[in-house]
Amino acid sequence: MTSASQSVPLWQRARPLTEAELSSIPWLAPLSAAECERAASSMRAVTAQVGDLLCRIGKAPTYWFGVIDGLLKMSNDSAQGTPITFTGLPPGAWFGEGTLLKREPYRYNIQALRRSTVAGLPIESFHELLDTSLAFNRFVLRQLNERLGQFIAAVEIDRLDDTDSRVARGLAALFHPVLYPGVGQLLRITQQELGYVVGLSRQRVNEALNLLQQRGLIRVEYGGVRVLDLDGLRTALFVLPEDDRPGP
DNA sequence: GCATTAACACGTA
DNA sequence: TACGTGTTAATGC
Repeated sequence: MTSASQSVPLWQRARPLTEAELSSIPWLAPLSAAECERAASSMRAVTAQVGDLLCRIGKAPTYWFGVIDGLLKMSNDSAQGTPITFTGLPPGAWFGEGTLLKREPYRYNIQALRRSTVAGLPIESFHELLDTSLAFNRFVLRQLNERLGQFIAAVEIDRLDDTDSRVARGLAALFHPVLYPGVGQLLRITQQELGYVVGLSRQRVNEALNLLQQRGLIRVEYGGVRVLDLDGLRTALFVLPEDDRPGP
């Protein structure tokens, strides 16, 4: 992984969001006009280059983050022990509310796997919405619930001893329509990046993707993956065919 | 055995 | 040109 080369801290160069960016944010629409206006004007956006850290372990909470475009990873590297990537964060992902709610330091590093546009809602605005907007509370609650389900699934993936199944489910997780509404049928991700997310080499990911394509679950495209059967991808299990078992 | 790294050819943006 | 993909060979646990 390349390292960030940052003369000025990323968020000091933040800019207001464009209209197009604002309209892509899923939790703005249910707010009242006044709430929406206030939130929109307090938000900031940055462009993160490959390797840039959006936030790091131990730093005081500043923003609730949202991926407008690109791909990030949440990990614990630079902490003690072997680096672990917990999840990839594709377009539409909003995260960090746990840290903001508790007003405790960030517990993960968030790093750009590719050039990305990331929005930030300041912690004061986040709490103001939480204190005043029922619609916002509904969004955050649903978000927390869906993510709990996803991390339970992550434990299951980890227990699977079949690599192809792990790739299938790790990929399916990135197509989660509630957590990552910015991802359509086509997820823009390279096989190298997917390798970082699922913890495998690019070559092994390539092999797994081609198997998944053969099974009609996905289509491998240049610089991305198109999902054809999301439910099949979620439940995929690959085992040895019967006639591969040793005879008596 | 299975996955990893390294290396290479080839195609695409 | 720089990047992404598909493949093979050598190496390690």
